[in-house]
Amino acid sequence: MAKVTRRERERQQHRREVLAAAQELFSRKGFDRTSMAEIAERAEFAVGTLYKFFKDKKTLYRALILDTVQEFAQVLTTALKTRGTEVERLERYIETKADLFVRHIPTARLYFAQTAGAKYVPTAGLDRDARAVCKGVLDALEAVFRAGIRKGLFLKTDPRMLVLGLEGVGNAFLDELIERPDDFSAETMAGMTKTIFFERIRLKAR
Amino acid sequence: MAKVTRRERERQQHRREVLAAAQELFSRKGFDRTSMAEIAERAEFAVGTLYKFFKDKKTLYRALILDTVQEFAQVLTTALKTRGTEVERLERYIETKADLFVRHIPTARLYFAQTAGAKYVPTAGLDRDARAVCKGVLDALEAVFRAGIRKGLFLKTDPRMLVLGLEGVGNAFLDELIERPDDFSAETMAGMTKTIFFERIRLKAR
Amino acid sequence: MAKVTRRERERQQHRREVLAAAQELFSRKGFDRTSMAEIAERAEFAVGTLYKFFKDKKTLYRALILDTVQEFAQVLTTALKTRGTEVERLERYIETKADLFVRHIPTARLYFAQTAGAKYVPTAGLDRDARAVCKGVLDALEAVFRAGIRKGLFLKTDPRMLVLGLEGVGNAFLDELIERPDDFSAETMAGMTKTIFFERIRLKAR
Amino acid sequence: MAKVTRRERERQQHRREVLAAAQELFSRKGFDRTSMAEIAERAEFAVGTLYKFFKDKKTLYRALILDTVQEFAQVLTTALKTRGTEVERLERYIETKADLFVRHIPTARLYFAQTAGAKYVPTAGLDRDARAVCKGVLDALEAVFRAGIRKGLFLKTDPRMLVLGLEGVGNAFLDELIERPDDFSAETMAGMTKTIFFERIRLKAR
DNA sequence: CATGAATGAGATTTCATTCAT
DNA sequence: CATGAATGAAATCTCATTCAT
Repeated sequence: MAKVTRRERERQQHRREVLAAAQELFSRKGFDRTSMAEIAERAEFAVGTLYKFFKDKKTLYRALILDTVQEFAQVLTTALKTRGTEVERLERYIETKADLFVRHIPTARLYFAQTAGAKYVPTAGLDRDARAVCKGVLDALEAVFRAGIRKGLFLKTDPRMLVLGLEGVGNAFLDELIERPDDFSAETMAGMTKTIFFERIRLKAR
Repeated sequence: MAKVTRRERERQQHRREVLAAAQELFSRKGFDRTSMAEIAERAEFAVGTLYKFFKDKKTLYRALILDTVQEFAQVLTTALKTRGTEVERLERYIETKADLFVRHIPTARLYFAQTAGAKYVPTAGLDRDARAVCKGVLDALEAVFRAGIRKGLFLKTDPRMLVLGLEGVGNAFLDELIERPDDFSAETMAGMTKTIFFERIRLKAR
Repeated sequence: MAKVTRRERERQQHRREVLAAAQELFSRKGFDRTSMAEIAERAEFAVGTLYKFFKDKKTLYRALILDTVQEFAQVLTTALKTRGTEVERLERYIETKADLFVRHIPTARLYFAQTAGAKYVPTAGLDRDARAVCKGVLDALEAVFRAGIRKGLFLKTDPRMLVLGLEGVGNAFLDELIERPDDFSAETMAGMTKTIFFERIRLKAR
Repeated sequence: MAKVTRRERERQQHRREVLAAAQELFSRKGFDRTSMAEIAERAEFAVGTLYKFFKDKKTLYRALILDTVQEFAQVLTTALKTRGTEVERLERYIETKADLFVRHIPTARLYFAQTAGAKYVPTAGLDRDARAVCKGVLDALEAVFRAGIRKGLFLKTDPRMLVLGLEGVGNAFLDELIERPDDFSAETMAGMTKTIFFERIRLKAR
């Protein structure tokens, strides 16, 4: 049934090799400071070959980002769909994300370039589709919050704000985790996120 | 008494005009996608003139970032030094920062580029000094948390983590504020930050 | 057997074409007054192409000089190794050099730029290796003089001084030969060098 | 009688200061690698001021070369006019030149740039008048040789060739003297020139 | 007159992209 | 298909020269 020829399989394999080379370089040096020649060299292909797979540099970058983001989004959305209370589901999300990031640091950097960093340091609209995928995750998060609020588990607040808050805290810790992977464990950072976000910092409310 | 000649005053004025043009462009398009020619055109000077003020593009960028960051750092550090309990001082910091960002959006973008974005999209270590200034603010924050913990106001946690958490939440809201300045007010965002960070989200721990 | 592909052969041919264009221009106008654009145009390549062969202008210049100097040095050293008395070997050297220069004027100019001119009009130490090669020839000359002195053929003088003297006389005539190639023959100039250097000018010492 | 005002005297003094600064820089780095700004700074004038004295960079360079060459030519021509046989007059010339060069090394470098080096490394026809002055010295030398030949003192050869030969030997030693002023004395080098040029190198002609 | 800020043409270098083999 | 040599537009930076003060 599978009518993928060997040719086609090889081609896809080569495409992945190019993307892997690109990921390493883009995540380390950014879009503008990475040249097609470098990517070609690291992937052990000729420059011309890159253009067989991707029409231009932007397209290659976009494809890479999309791959990265989809892969992460898939895992994160799944985590949010697990059984349990809304609190448990969010905790699962936090843990999964920490684990995912620490295990795929270059990918995580690129993911961040689209979610956190890209807002301030313009990767010049190289994203569009990737943004949509990210938004999917945020929408799923929002839905969980909305449900939690309805059940009286969470503060009655605009759930979009809760999403922003959770992502803010969480990403701050994940960033630290990525930059200094030897100083912290994924568990520690996930724990911190839960503490800050779910528990009160100020000891006495009264 | 004034030992600055008119010549010198004009020179400084022109330097500021160049920095203003650069700020607009760098904050919008980033370092690599902004050309010296563009800056010159916007500042209404010839390219060569930029090089009278700044020895090269990097130096111009660094000077701009340092200016930006110092200005913000000065205001934020002052806010942290006001009278009151540690909670009140942090609230003052949050409010001041929101107000500052919404009133100086391009500057805020550049400030972010140093604190958040620079980690993922490398502007190739064009910063150094600016980083030190930013760290100064974070250290001041840390000191407030440390004092609050000692007085039993805050959770007994690594104060650096509390700094990370507060900045994470706060910047997430500020980013939204900057990107959609018409949808939210500085007060709203400061309020959200306080809610998320200081109050419990989860209504019932039990 | 031929392990060089046609691709590679062509590449080397093109590299040589670039060097030829550069030689003409550098020898006529010097390093600073020759632009990469001019070289490219004369070689009938795009500017970018030059940078595939040579990483920058200095490198191109150095490669050219080294080629030039090695080629000449090889011929001159060979001439010094011929059979015969020291006087005969020096005469062979003088004749060979005159012949070589008159037949390769642009090359000769560049050779001179390294031996004579470079000292006064600094091409900013773009040489190093080339200097070493030149020194090789001078050392060989020195050895011949040293042998001649030992055999009682020459004046008992510091042989380095004899080298300086011979080169001084010889190059003065060769320079004239190069500048006005139609006024003199290589033989005349070689003859003059031998006369001045080997025979007494002043008829009567007493 | 002297109707030169203080103004005019000052002006001339300033002009000389500019030329002195230029000499140091041009002799060390050459025409192209010396900027007007550098000259201005070293002379402690503003760039604009340089243009009051000299219409452009070329003119400044030419004036400097002309000054230099005239100064040297004057001394050398005088040496050639002393009493004595032709041999003695040439010896006087050789000694004077060596002494002059070792005492004014930067000036000597510039003089060479016009006489020796300029032939190979083009200072792009920045000379004209200077060449004429140099030619004056060479003509005077030629006249001495011509007289010597007539009197039977010298070999019956084209006197222009003798000039070339003498200058060739002499300059070779002077160059060495300039480059390594601590290794040799003016007397040594003048002595070597006389030996090589006037005495036979090859001990036995017969 | 002297000043030095401003100019802008021109030089070097990089790099995404094309295309003949 | 893959290759990699060739292209040329664009970016950075320099510097001789001008001119308002």
